[in-house]
Amino acid sequence: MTTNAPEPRWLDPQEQWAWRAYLDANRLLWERLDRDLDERSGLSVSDYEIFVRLSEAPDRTLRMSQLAEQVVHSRSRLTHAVGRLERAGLLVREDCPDDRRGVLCRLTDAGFAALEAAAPVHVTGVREHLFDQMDAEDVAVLGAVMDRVRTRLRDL
Amino acid sequence: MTTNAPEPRWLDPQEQWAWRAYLDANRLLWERLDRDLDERSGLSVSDYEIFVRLSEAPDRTLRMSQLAEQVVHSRSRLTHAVGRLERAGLLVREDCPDDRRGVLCRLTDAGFAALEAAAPVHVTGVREHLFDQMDAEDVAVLGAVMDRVRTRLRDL
DNA sequence: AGAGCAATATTGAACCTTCAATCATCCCTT
DNA sequence: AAGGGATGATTGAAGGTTCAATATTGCTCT
Repeated sequence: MTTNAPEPRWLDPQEQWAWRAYLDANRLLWERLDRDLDERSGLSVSDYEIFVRLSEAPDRTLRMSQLAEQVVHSRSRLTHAVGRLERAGLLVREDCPDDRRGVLCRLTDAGFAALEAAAPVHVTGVREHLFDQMDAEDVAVLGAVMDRVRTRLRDL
Repeated sequence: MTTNAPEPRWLDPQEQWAWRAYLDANRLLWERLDRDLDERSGLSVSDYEIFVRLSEAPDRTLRMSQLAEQVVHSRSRLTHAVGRLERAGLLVREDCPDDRRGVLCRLTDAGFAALEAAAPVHVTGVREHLFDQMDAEDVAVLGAVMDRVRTRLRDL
């Protein structure tokens, strides 16, 4: 009888190095973007992403479930986040006409203004800290890899 | 007189696509790894990383500040996390002989056993969900980019 | 030596996320 | 049309993270 738990294929040194760089860069980048945006505009990056999706939707309105899907949040998390933003007057919730279970979420003018104020800060940060460190080829590779990972995990 | 706030260089469509893929893949990947590891070994990925660093250190011991640096956590966050793990008996804190301000953190045998149990689960997940989606060239590019981003943000 | 400043680590409160439970509505099947 | 399961959204509690304040010790300069 041999061991029951088969050894996994461990990461080779190159993979380990890449994985740690990825983890570290992630945390540092997110922390930096979040802090900067919050300081200069009072929004978190998570809030910002919610606003972006709403602002792109027809009538600046989306159902909670669609919004949750787009920003990759759990429903519960989105409910809490939207509750806070609604209290701040940046969006409103309305009954969904087609489906009585549904709730529509609409960006208010104040919310749109907040987004417009935040956008330059955020984009400048993303460019400076991430895209300025890459050439076009890097961007293509990163995008392709992440798109593959995302798609696969989504339909798992 | 012209506008005071200069327009930032916005992201072009390729960059925007890459950025969103990156954000989404990040969240999905982290969520998946965290949930799987927690279910099968009771550890979060954050805990796991702490254990990895301690296990690699001489005498399985590091100072809090060094550990915080290595896992890219704030000191406060690490204090709370280590407090929980100490209560669980997976590590212990000791006075630092050289520097009375310092605190040494040492992985216990129970902690090392927990790490050994968790490692195959974690590595399998990372491989399956991330590295199996990349070829060697992708790994090199991702590693190089993230290393650059990390280094730059660290000494900012 | 001692004053003043920097670094180490912790604390508690506020805040956010996660998780399981709940309620209402819709859809499918018979 | 009624039962039963799936879907949409929310709730509250538990747990984790962040932030500002604090205490302690070390370092430097005169």
